[in-house]
Amino acid sequence: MKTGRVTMRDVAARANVSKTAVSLAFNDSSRLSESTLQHILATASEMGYAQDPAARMLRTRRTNSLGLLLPQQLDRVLENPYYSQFLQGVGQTCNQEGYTLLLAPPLRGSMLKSIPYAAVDGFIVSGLEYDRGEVSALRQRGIPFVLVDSEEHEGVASVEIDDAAGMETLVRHLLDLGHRQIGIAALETGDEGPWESWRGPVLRRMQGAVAALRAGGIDVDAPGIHVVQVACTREGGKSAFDELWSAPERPTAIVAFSDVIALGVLDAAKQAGVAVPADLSVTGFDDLTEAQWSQPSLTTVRQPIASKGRLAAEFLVEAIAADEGAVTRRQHRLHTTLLVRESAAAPRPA
Amino acid sequence: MKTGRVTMRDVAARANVSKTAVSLAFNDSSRLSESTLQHILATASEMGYAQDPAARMLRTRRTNSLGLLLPQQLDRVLENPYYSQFLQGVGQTCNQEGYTLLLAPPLRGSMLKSIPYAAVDGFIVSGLEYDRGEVSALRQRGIPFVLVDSEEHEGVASVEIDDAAGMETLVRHLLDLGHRQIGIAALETGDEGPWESWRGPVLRRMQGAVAALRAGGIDVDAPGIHVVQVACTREGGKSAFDELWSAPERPTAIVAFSDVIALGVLDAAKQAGVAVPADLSVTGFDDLTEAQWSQPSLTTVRQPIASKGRLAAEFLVEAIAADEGAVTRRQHRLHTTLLVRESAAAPRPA
DNA sequence: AGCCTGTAGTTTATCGGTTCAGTAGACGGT
DNA sequence: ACCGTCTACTGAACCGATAAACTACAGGCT
Repeated sequence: MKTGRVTMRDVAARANVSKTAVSLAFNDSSRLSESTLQHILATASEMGYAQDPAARMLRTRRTNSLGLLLPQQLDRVLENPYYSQFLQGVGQTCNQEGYTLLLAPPLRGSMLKSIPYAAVDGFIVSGLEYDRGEVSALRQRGIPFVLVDSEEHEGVASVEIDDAAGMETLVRHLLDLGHRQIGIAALETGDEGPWESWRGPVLRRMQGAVAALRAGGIDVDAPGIHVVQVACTREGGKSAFDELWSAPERPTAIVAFSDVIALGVLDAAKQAGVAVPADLSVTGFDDLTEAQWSQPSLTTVRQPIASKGRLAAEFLVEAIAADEGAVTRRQHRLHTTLLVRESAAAPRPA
Repeated sequence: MKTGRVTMRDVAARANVSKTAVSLAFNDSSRLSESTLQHILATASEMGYAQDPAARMLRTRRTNSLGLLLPQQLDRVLENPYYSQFLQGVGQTCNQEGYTLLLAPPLRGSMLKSIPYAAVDGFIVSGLEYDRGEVSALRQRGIPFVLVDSEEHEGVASVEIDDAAGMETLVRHLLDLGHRQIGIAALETGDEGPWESWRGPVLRRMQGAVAALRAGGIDVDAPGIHVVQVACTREGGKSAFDELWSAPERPTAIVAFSDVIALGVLDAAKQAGVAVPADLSVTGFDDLTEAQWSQPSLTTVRQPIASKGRLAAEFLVEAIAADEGAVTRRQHRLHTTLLVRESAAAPRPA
């Protein structure tokens, strides 16, 4: 009596039916008579039979799970509330459509390596520019994918938000309040060049800010405007504050490109004894749950994070269904809203 | 020219080598001469070849991913900050060990159905009693698994926390403050019977509370003590408050079995114009990040959620490695700590 | 009787890799 | 010349299921 795992063959032999019959019993029981069905099921459970997902996947070419390709290690990603909300949205679609969700972080430091190893029907790709090698790896694998927070690209499904308009509205709001010395804490791009060479959401947000400034008669290169790039963490916010606050021309407002950064700026300001918004206005972007609980509550731009996740997953499911069929590469850009709270006010008169 | 996907066979044929050579090129390149290796790799990428994960899994019997078996729909789970932290812990181990993470929520309402479909090397099972059908389904599938927040069971790997001791310390603290009228907001168990018939963490927490009360000379059935069961959501907390506050003998303290519930109680109390902690003390359990930001900040029992996740994943990885070998079913119980903050104080003198 | 239809299965051919047991040829030593 | 060893590769068997096409038989209709 070999002790190996029980396969369909074993069950079939024991129940005196064909392998196919056993398969039918588990997948399309209507094609079997009630009596054989029961007999097969009984024998199977008696023998401790369990289907092998890998074998099924190989044959059916479906895995019933969506992959989420992440740019960072799993624990880093999950400590960011942004992803927490994004995942909720993706999760909604997943359970609506009956998919499981595979979180695929970089494998041994490389996202490229994790792509061929993931058993999924399609990928949601978060925050990767179109011309990154990963995207062509996905192409090569011939698997559907949806780009989130990337750049619109002909023939590629994508979901993004109206970064430029959101940031423009926000900066206009600050100008209206009377701010003229503004520090900008942008997200790291890994690009040391001028902001015009940035990509994706960061570029779009910067464009929005620049447009608002211009409309207010201010140039980005004006002495009152300083731009720094920091990591999207609270520590990043802290270092943004340190750098901007120690500049010869202190800003009266700091525009952070994400709430997490803004919260870090808030921490640092409090620690430095700088009163917000009396001495310094601070704004964020995203509207994380934390933004309304902070002291002071954060003036920020709300983006519908969960909807973004839900929509991206929906597009992906569509693409999977349409695979090889008529492909409708859908693209969508979601709207943002300015939320005026406590952290930004008129600057102290000079 | 058939348009189907490119397989190893195709690459092998085109490069004039055997399928095995192609396989070697991708898996154990040291066994090929540099020139053939390059030749194969070049042909492969030229033809747009991509490995098929399902086929590899079938043959190697490894998927390189861990499954997290969840008791609720994905979006519900992810909106609970508890899981967010738990996932972080699991994530740490995952990227340390090079696993991806598959989130497996109930499929069409049934966890049982999602088990045979998930391509994973092992499962982490959150909050399921040992005698649930799901556990035997896991047994049947012959796949390693680790139970979290369940019950210790001979021969089964598990990770839990010291629920009883944590709750006992907390309730003693309330008694020391002078409380004698205490409302208890326990977690739903789906069991309408007396608390002695509850299971797992909820039972253990209740046992801890009862032990503390007894030690203080109070019986659970005493007129001042009321127990209700509510869902682990803010709404659950609200309804707990409503029920307990409308009782003939109003409590001076409400002990919630989770921070989420406690935060809901806080909301409801504020809405009802009840001052915390002046008119009512409220305590939680977990020490979510939110607990220290709430107004007033929450007196609660801290449990190391992320560590729990990390440890569970580590146990699972060990079990996978040991599979078929010498199996060490590891069990661990983590410690809890009482955190005294603002939400619990001495009751107003009668 | 002859034909059609439907039910309840069976047979055979893959799906796309990996593994194991070889083997051909080069090379060194004696 | 002979043997052993190494390197670089090959061929066939398998992993465990599903899909498509086909068969056997019963029953109804003409």
